[in-house]
Amino acid sequence: MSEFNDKVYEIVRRIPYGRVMTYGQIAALMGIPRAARAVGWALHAVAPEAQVPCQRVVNRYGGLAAGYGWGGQLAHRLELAAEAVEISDDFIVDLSKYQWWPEENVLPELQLSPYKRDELDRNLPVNEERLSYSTRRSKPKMPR
DNA sequence: ATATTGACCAGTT
DNA sequence: TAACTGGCCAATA
Repeated sequence: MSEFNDKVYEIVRRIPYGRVMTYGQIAALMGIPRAARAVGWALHAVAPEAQVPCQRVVNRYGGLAAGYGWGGQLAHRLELAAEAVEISDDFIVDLSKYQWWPEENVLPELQLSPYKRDELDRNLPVNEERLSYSTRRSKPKMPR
């Protein structure tokens, strides 16, 4: 049980019913903008009893996880569809419709000040500008 | 004790 | 457009 994983779970538990966040978005919130992959791994390793709504996390295109639990994309789709989220035939959800961003006032509450910031390179400042960038930017089409 | 591997991502070639 | 690169971190080997 690492501090990193626990923080990921804490954030994911905040995602409301029927909404989604991306791996990269969560990493950015934690102050480690490039740790999206590690976020994915944390969810991969989540214990079933941990009560973490993993189905509410998708990739930057809105795509569902191929390696989701034991059931893969199909399982992911079922769990998300159960929350009335629309999913296309190619396992994509519309981020412009369903992506969620926490209110700013929860950030201090979650103690989301940059994690291990001093160990990171300083060229990648973590600030509101960068965070909003990740939601504002239009995503490219999911590659085949 | 070290090396490799992913539910990823953005920038560069 | 597509392929490659480096970065993250915990779990495997």
